[in-house]
Parts: sequence; structure tokens; C-alpha cells
Amino acid sequence: MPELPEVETIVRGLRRQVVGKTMAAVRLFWPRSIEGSAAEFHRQLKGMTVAGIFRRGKYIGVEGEDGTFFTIHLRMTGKLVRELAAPDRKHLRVQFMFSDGTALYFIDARKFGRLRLWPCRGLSCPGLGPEPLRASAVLAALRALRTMRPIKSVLLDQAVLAGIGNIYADEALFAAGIHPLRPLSSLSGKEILRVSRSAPRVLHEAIGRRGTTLRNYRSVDGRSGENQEHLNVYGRTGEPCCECGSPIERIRINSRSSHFCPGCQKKMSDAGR
DNA sequence: AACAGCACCTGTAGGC
DNA sequence: TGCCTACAGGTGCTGT
Repeated sequence: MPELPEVETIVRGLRRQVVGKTMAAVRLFWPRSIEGSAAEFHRQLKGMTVAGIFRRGKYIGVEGEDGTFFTIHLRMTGKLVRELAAPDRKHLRVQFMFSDGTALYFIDARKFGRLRLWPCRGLSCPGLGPEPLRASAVLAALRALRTMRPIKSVLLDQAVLAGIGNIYADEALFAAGIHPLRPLSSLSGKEILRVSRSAPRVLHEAIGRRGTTLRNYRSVDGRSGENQEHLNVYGRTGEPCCECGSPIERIRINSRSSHFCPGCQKKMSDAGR
């Protein structure tokens, strides 16, 4: 479900809601949501006072005052909410009860989301690329790679850049005017520069709109995002492109949908743009 | 190296 | 209504 802008929105909400609170009780309704020992997870978290909340890529990190650190990855349908709405009840996987009487619920219809104790303090992780929020970071990451893989696959690779998912990869490529199947190594310097600028831009814009709500994403206080009103290609198969009017096409890349405008995103290099 | 296929799971939408 | 298929914002494994 959530990509970087949605996770960032959730993290900002969590900071306001749970920092400083103490977990009086933790209940695991679906223990497989916990990676590693569920018993150990429960033992470590009970009584923990939350000192800080962090984001790294699509991971949420929660640090306790005693240095305990755990992560939450929401995968496709994970949600963190303060209030348990009736339809969410059957998807409740983990419940955190705080000593002030408030609660935080981990809801996850498809059960893909994972919580786990993190071995070290902080969210350093050797498998994650840099944050794609600055053009210079994206540029450096793309320039360091030489591969014939499609640019879309590269953007989705969390080891290259951490946080971009299917929506924002498609939107960033549309904004840059680059076809998703173009091999990275075929991109000109100017084209690499365009992607490096468009990816942070679409992410920052989406954060400003508190993310994209297509189905079940909600911020911690239950609000929808607004970025779905501003998508140019994702989920718009057959609709006219806002720039040139061509019908948006959908193809499969690495078994995932890719949406693009055949008029604005040519398959061949377009040095003239 | 990089791909497809499948696994993990459930819900929803559309065709018949 | 039911049955079927396809599809979904993610990641990780296996085989080729």
C-alpha cells in the first residue's frame, strides 16, 4: 500500500500521537505479523516508553527510551490507526495500549505487513539505497549504476533508492518524459537529470498532500490523502493524457503494472525535449 | 545479472 | 446469488 509519502505522513502523525507514551499492554492477534520471536518482541515492547519515530524508505522505526528499537513495514495493506473502526476489527493484528488510555492499532487485511525488533539502534540497513528526496542523491545513485534494466525496475529497486513504489515510479517517469522500459544505460545525461529532478518533486508534492489514497491508506488520525487527485498516469489506463491527449497505456514490467503516456514518453531516446 | 513465477493473504470488481 | 478471473500501493525466494 504505502510508499514513501504515505509512510512519511504516518510517521508525522505517530510523532504527535505516541512519542512520550508508555506501552502498558501489547496484544498480538496474528503473531506471524512479527518477524522473529513474537514472545521476545512482546517482552521487549511491554513497558516501553516511546522516545522517537523515524522513517527510512518505506520502514517506520520506533525507538524506546531504553534504546529498544523496532520497525514496522506496512507492505500492501498495513495501517496504523488510533481508533478501531468497525470494518477494521476483523483485520486487527497488533494492539498497543498506552498507559494514558489511548491506543494504536496495526490493521492489515492481507497480513503482509511485518513488525520486528531491530538489532541495532537507528535504521541503518545495508540493503537500502539513499533517500530519493533530493535530486543530487537520485542523480548520484543512477550515475553509479550501469545496467540495461528498464528504468522503471531500477526506480522500484529499494537497494538503489529507498522509498519509491509503483505509483511514484510511474508518476516520476511521466514527469520526466521517459518511457518506463528504457534501459537505464540508454538514458542520456539530460534524461538522467530529468528523472533525478522529477522523482524528488513528485514525492515532495505527494507528502504535501499527505499521500495518495486509492483504497485503504489512511493517516494515523484516519484522514485520506489528496494526491490521488493529482495523478497523471497511475491508474488512468485509457484516459487522455493531460499534456497531449493520447490515451494512457498500461503494460507489465517485472509482473507489475506500468502506466505511461505513449505521446509524452517515447520508447526511443528523445534528445530534443 | 536479471528475469519469470510463485509465495505470502484477503478483498473487490467485473463478466457470465 | 454464485462462480470465476484478474488485480491490488510490497518484498523475498527459487529456478532458469
